[in-house]
Amino acid sequence: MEIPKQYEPKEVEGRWYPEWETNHYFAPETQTNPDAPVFTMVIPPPNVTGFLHMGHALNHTLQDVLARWRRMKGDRVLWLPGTDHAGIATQMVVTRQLAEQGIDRRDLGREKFIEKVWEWKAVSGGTIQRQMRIVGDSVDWQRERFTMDDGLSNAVKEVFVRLYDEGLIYRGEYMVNWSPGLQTAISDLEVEMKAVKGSIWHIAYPVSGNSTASGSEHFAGLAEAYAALNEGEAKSGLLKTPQGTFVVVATTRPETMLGDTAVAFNPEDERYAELIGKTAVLPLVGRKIQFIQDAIVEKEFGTGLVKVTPAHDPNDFAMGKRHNLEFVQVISKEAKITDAAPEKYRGLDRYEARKAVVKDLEEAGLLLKIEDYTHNIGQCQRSGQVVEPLISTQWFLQMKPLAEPALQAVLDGRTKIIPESVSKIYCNWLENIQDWCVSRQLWWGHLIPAYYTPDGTIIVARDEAEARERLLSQKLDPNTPLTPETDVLDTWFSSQLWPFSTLGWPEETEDLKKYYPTDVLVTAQDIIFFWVARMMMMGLKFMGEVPFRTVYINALVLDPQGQKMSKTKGNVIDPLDVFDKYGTDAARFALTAASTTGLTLALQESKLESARNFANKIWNATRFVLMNCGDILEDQEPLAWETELSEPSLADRWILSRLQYATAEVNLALTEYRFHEAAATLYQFFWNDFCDWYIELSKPFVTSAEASDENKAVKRRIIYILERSLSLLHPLMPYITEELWQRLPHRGKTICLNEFPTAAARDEQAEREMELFTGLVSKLRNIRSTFNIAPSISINAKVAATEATSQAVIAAMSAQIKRLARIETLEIVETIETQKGSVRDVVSDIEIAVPLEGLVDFEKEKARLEGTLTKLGKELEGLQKRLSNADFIARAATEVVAESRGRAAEVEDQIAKLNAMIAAM
RNA sequence: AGAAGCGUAGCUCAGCGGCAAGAGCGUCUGUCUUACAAACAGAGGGCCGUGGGUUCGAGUCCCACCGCUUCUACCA
Repeated sequence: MEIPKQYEPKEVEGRWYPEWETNHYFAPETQTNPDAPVFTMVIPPPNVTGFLHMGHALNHTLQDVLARWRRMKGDRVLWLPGTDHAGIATQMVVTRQLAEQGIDRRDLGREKFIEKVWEWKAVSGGTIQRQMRIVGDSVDWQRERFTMDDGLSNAVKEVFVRLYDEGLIYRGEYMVNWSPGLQTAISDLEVEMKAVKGSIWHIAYPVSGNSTASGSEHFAGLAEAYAALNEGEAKSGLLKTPQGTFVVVATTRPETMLGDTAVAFNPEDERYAELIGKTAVLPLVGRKIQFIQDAIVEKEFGTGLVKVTPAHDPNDFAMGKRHNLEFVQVISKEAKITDAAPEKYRGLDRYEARKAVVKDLEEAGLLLKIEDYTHNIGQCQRSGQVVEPLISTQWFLQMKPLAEPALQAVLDGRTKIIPESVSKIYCNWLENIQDWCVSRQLWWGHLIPAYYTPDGTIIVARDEAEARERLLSQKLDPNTPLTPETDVLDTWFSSQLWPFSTLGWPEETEDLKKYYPTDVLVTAQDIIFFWVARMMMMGLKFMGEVPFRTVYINALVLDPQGQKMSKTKGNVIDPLDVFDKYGTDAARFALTAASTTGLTLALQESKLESARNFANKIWNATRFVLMNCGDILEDQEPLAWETELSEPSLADRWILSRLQYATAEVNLALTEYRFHEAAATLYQFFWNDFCDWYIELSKPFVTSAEASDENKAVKRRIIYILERSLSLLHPLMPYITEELWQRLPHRGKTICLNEFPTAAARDEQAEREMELFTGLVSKLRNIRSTFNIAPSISINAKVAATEATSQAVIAAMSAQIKRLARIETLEIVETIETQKGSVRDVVSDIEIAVPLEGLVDFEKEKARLEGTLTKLGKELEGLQKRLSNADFIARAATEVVAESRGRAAEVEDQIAKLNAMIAAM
């Protein structure tokens, strides 16, 4: 059998996924035992426009680890895949593509455009699915869903109508975040605040009656007067000059002054009390505006006087409502100045208008000061455009009544969020939740199921027929012409139903009964509010039960420098490049191993390399077995490990015990979502225990041509350990393990459905005894290395142990000690007498002497031993200090005290032996 | 401005109340020892951010401070 020395992932990876998929190994029905526990996960549906990024690679890998593990354990596993129609993102992609063909979306019309989107989806929408197959995601493709599927769209309608009927959905005119680029309202969550360097402009508004101001004259010297006024401690925005009295407001958006309808100050601000009842004249416009008092205004900020633009600022909007102000909309949905502003500004873009306004104010002598100012500006998450707060008629979902149960479910532990710290973020958000603007002025999405009568009455209904019924029940003419709503719903409105809409809700399907609630949701932290919290609310509302028992938040993948990946920084790593370069299994292993308790994960090249090396190690260990155990493999019989051919040796008992340990650790770690511990345990067990020690120890038996019972037994054991190891590794490294497992004698069709190891008791005695052996071999190797003894040179050694156990281990393992430490003659003696010219050392109770006459600088050797002695001395000092503390003896656990005593005795013994050795030199 | 998290070996991180503080990578020294040089064997490297406190005992728990990161809110 020809097996390459190096593992070539590309040779292997392409082979298995089609095999798994065509045989439906990932369908829950594969598990036919009716009593098998059910394990369900729904995939966070990626955007249909999307492609896998590093975060997905991590997210999918962890889910797949869980799915494969549970499936092998015998659970009925459903991991349900699907994609999200991603309203804005998809509409943007298709619009752009059409534009490239010279087609304007608007010319095409709504219906045709939507057709184009579906066409686009059919052709290029499958990228994610293809990539998921590369990663190895063991999802049930037969249950794949899309948020715009008929079934899911029905669920959306159903939910909308029910919420409306309950009074939780309302339509109204409010201030929303408007994206001028996308021409739609967006929710608060879709606005990203970014720090931007700007300015703050101080503008003087003449106070009526105290000046002859009409809005067009020029004032001189105001800036100097203002500067003089604010030189001292007592700052004020009330400027009294021979030309009249002025109030000075400070703003970051001077162009909005065109829509000002008041100037506000804090009711407790005595500086401005005299302004009550007066009005100001709005420069450039000439409108008389009133002074109002409102607690929202901070006395300390700026001048303590705020210009109020109720139609273009959320706070001003609130003040406008409170004080019954006029709402003058001077900025349009296109972010241009409207006809409500003086003629010269009309039609200007908001930033051009800003320049014009600033220039005109300056010319009027009313611009008193400009300061540099860095503040946060809301940007549209999708288009990147600066959001314009606008008053607009939209649909809203009232959140407080829904949020309360979702908050409770986490507080009382019905849903557990891991890591724990994230649940605080979740709770905090729900406690301060605001109503959600769910309508979008887009074409691609779920139409809001509402109709309007000619007089503007709103009828919310699942379809037109139902709308007419509802008209009738409201004693209205059922034949009234109805105009359907044209707004669609926020994408997240449908995704929030995902855990049950994908299972068939509102129909009471078998799947829904069987698989809801799901067990785990593995997701990223950036969609906790967008998605997780809302799913909690909807699951509780419509299913009466939490949508998932556990939410595991996977880390944010950073670049190797610990920086967030972003297109603008140019540090985005394509996971497929990584998978291609290091191999899928290695990349998956590295991601799992890096999934520690932290919320971020910097992807180190070195981690990937070491994972690739690990895959190679697995490959070569199997290669060794395949090359040497041909006679056993030819049988292709099920492994009969249960039938012993000979008494197991210390090494056999030890490796079995280590396997039990690793098995227990992996199962426990995965149960508790400690992915890195599962990976680390497997790495250490396979490499350090199995390869470095067990395979080495097996060589004399395995490579022997003689078909003795003992040799056969070792071969069977090594195959057994290897088979169990591959099974343990499979959830993390599916391809290489399937490939290699298929070459071993096995019982099933695929390792995917092979029985996952369960742990039996450890053999602690074997582990302790083995430690004596490995300790002794390591010491002998250390001596060789310290004195530069070439491997080709054989040396002799004497050992003497005081304990019976050690003596037995040495006797039983002497051949192996000689082989692994390259010892020619190993003399086992009762005591080692003073021997000049020998290098001496001690491990546990075993004394070692290696005669190296003439090869050794004994001054150096003395220093080496004294180094050890110093270390041991320090330890003993600590132990003695502890043991002489009466409080320690009295209060510490008895086993801790006993352990300290035992260790102290051992250290004392070793110190004595080392001292004797040094004395003898 | 609030909230959370993190500061442990050159780098990336484990360890979170008690064995002599670990791993991977990097470094140094040997070695192609019949699976693997993507390997093997050995070695060096740490006032566990700073200062207090709790405890018989503290990287490990509490408080303060310093530094970094993230989230939420936002002041015109």
